[in-house]
Amino acid sequence: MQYWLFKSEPDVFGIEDLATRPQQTEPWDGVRNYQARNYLRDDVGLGDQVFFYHSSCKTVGIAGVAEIVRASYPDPSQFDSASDYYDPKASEEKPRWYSVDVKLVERFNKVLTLKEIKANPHITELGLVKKGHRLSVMPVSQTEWQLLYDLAKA
DNA sequence: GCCAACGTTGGC
DNA sequence: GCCAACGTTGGC
Repeated sequence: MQYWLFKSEPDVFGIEDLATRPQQTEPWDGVRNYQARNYLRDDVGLGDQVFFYHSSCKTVGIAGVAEIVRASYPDPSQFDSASDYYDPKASEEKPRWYSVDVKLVERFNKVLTLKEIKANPHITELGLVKKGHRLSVMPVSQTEWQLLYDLAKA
């Protein structure tokens, strides 16, 4: 089992939206960065735990936890010419982008803010705290997962 | 295959 | 809305 952090803009899709979905489950689509794609396609597995991170909003930080309930499959939005995520270079035979499905596990009472995360001296490997890191899907070590989880619940 | 121009991300 | 830091594109 592995741990991840997924970023989303709550104005587009936030943890509140996940909470109101049927089965509290939603496809994680629209990832259009190759490194993030590789994680989704190759490494994100069924049952993996995910920090749901809110970016580009008033309270930036980790809003809760989700779980992978369906592993890697071709992101349907790449084939949909009406979608913002349409990719004319992708084909059914040769998909370029991948999705997974996530299910809500818990919403934190309070968002663990980026500021708090950065202020913690033990959080050093996480991509978030490294300068210029913009990946929307990133791995989290078990150690840092536990630390962040405890911080969020404190 | 280099690299300048351009586009995007995301915190502030 | 600004802008730094990246990623991608495309001409050569």
